Amino acid sequence: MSGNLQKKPAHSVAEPTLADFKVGVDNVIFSVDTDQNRLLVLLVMRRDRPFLGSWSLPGTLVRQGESLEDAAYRVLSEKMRANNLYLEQLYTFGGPGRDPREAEDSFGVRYLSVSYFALVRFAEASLIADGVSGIAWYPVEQLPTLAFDHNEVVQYGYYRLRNKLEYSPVAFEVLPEAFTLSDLYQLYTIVLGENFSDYSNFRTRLLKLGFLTDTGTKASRGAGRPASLYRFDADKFAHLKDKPLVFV
Amino acid sequence: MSGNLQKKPAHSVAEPTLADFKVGVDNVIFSVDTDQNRLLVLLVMRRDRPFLGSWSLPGTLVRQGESLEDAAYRVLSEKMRANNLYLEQLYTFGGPGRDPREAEDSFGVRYLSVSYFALVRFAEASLIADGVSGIAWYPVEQLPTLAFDHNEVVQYGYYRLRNKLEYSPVAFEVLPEAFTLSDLYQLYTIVLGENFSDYSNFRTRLLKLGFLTDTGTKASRGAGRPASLYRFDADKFAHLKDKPLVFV
DNA sequence: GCAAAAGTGTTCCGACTACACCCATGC
DNA sequence: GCATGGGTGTAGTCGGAACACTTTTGC
Repeated sequence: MSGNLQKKPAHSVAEPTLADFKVGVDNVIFSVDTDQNRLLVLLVMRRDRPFLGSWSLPGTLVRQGESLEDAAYRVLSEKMRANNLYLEQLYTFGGPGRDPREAEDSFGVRYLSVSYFALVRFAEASLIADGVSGIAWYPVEQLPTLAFDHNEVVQYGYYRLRNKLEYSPVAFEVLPEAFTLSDLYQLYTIVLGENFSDYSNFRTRLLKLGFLTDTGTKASRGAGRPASLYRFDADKFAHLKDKPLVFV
Repeated sequence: MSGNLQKKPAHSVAEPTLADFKVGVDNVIFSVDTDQNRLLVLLVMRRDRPFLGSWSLPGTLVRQGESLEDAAYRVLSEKMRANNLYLEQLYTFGGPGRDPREAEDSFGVRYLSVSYFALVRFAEASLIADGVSGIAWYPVEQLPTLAFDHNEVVQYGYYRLRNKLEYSPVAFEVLPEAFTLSDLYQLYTIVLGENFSDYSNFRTRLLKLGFLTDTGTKASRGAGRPASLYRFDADKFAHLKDKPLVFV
């Protein structure tokens, strides 16, 4: 940022005018419904103009003294109670004209959106309905038309989610402490599609990596042989940091 | 995190006040000096407060009607003439207090920085010195202390550059139309380090991928057998899009 | 017993590693 | 000739893909 020209007093002439911004944060919140084998995105019904009544990503405008990440967490906590979650910055959308308010409300204020990407555990994420506006999980493959450029944002978030799953241990942030290898496999299958890997090969590969430790206890779920419960061991994973890792 | 001082006429009561932002764009511009085997970052000397006289990333504040990407390209074109270049958004830094101007210049305006990452071809990038402020390429391993949080930004950009090289065909955006496999190998070696791969294996792997076509002409550079010149064929590469690709 | 789910083992094959070696040019 | 850099070939090994098979539970 070189120029520190301000535009109010405008004592210098012919200097291009800087834009003034409001900054919004929009969250793409994913969750995996293991009962129905669906990948879900959280949407809320807008209560304000513009796009009143449209579905949109949960978002907010950044307040004074608030960091971007704080704002992202605030949106999350206003919409749900979640225990296990993963959150990271996604992308910043800032072209002029992406928000209809820029036209109407006079002073040329621009609206910029910093999007965040989150993954929460479905079973532990209880939505907070405020009775006024709608809030709902939608299957990522069947989204309605969303407000602003939010369809685009979701697509990018989806892309990022798949990458994250393949190359980093995000899955364990969203699984319970102890989980079966089938749980893990199911999570991957829902996000990446049916054909990403054979179960038995997936299993062998993951165990060979060495950061899953058998807790000794078993989980019996209806018919079939009980499965061993595993735990993610962050210490044993540490030396794999930054190394090319493929979970596929 | 706690919103405090507000000064504009707050007409609604008990509503937390939104922050007003100026938005800056800062570019991490990399280039590879093949003569000296160094990876370089472009720095400029600041001419304004704050951090007057410090080295910093080339940046600017976003003007009215200008998109973020436009601003990023504008910064580039003000600092250099470049033919082949690659540019993409890096990350958005927006915590309160990251810019000293927030304290001084009165109205609680926040300064947010959207960073962009660029790779340009060294031989074709001629810097534009305006005679007033400094501008220079610095080896990425020997950077001075930079203004703002720019050292952090460079580190993240460096990380991204390495990933991009390994998993995407960025290299070809920055090589001339026709290049030898040694040129390509050297580019990778400088960025990723000496030990990333054996030359002959690198060569075999790249050719097997099938998107490099031999132009038929040779390049003779001093002693030694002349090298074949290759061209990147985007069409033949197309079907590899999104597929896991490793150039390492 | 049988179905269902977990877990093991085996074979095939392609890809990466680490070299050794051959080729074409300048001087 | 010989140094220099470009280019080819190969043997060993590792890991993934596919799939058959065994084990432990519920009913």
